Amino acid sequence: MATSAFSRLPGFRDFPPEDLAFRNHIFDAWRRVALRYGFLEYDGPPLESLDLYVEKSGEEIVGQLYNFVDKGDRPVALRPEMTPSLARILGERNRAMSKPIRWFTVPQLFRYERQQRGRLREHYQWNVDIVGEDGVGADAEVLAVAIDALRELGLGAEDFRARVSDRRLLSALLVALGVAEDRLMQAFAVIDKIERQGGEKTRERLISETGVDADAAARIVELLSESSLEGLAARFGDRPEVREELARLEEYVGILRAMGLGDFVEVDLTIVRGLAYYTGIVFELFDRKGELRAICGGGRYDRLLELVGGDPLPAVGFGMGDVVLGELLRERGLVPPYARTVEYFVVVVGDGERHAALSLAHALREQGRSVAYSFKGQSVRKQFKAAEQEGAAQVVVVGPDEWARGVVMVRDMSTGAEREVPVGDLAGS
RNA sequence: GUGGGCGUAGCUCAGUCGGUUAGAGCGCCAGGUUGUGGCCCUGGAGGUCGCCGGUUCAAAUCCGGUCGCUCACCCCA
Repeated sequence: MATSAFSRLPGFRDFPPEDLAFRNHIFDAWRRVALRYGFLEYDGPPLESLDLYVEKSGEEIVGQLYNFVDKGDRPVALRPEMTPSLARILGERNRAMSKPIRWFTVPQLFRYERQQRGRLREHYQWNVDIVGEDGVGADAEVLAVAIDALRELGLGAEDFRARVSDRRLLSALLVALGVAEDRLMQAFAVIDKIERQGGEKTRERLISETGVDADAAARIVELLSESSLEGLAARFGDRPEVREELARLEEYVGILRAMGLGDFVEVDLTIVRGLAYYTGIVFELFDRKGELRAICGGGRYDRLLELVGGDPLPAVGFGMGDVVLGELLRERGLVPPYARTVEYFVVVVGDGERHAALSLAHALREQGRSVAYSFKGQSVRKQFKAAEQEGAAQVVVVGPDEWARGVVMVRDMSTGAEREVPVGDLAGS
């Protein structure tokens, strides 16, 4: 509406009760699934030292941070992601912890960027990580957690899919096709863009940015559409370094199939996940229609803890935001109906029964029941309307005649059935 | 940061070849004579037509700017 001096900041959200209920619906599913897999919940501060992010991503990241200098002259930033904090926390205490460490968290993250669909300046992101385990079983476990969370929220294989790849496999394939070792990062950057830029542009960029010839560039682009591990094995089976990487991804997919999650998983070599810290298997979850941004992304990052000054520990994890996921759930009609409810609404017939009614209401609350009533004397009709508004399951009518006989009238609002109940039965005395 | 689209009640919108006190539905409030809700009926509150400026006798309507929202790009979570 009208722009007031006190309007909400762009990219930030309010959560009135109905919206908060939906958010909690998502959070609850996340927590249930994480706990089901034996993960422990943790948290950290929303404000961190700016260096924590510059260290990992370079100076250019500062332009996208909510950062400032605090009153103690410390450069600080609202956390844009959780993984650096996790690395810091574990760096301080992992030696005393048994491995593997399985932790999850639901932090609110901030990023100073222009907002658009699925992307605000603030969001909540479920982070799930396994630290201290380099086996592919941990990679598979983490993806299974992500898939099961979406299933928990009512989404199925017809709604979303996980696209998986492995940077080590892609590296081996690219080297086999003529990309120099020191140009692999550039090649990743180009391949990461193939979906938006198309094969033609990708070929051109591979030639100009990674130094391969036109023939090799064409073969690389063609290779990227190969989605079957068997196909890759048939083509590169004679190369031991490729076979080794292929075997790991096969085991990974095999584990997920054994869990019954095979329908959700597709190998896709174009998934490389930005440029940051991933070192092995990477994955992203997308809606099947391809209308939305990635719902979730993650993978193995074996060097990160070392990078922020901790012990070298292998790690794998993912982040899943509430914004894109919320959009998908809304589109699929998977928003649970919202309705306010109280168990009892106490109707006071006349002022003479007001104190009696209050004592009864409070006795019910002492028993843990939710109870509401009108704060001022109103007609019974009016009070019933209020009870309706509150979503009361039962209305307790405290009237002079009944109260004199030690009973109250209880009406079941869904059936309309009424019965007299001794006050002692309700008050629990 | 760049470009396109859009800004009328709390919500969804109508109203613009410029012309009297800007409308509807839903929601909200009050009432339908303090012993009964959903339906219904009556009444009411609520809008500087995003904001600023310009053109005009006259602007929600035309023009410019600005802010906000939104989509795409960039980049990424």
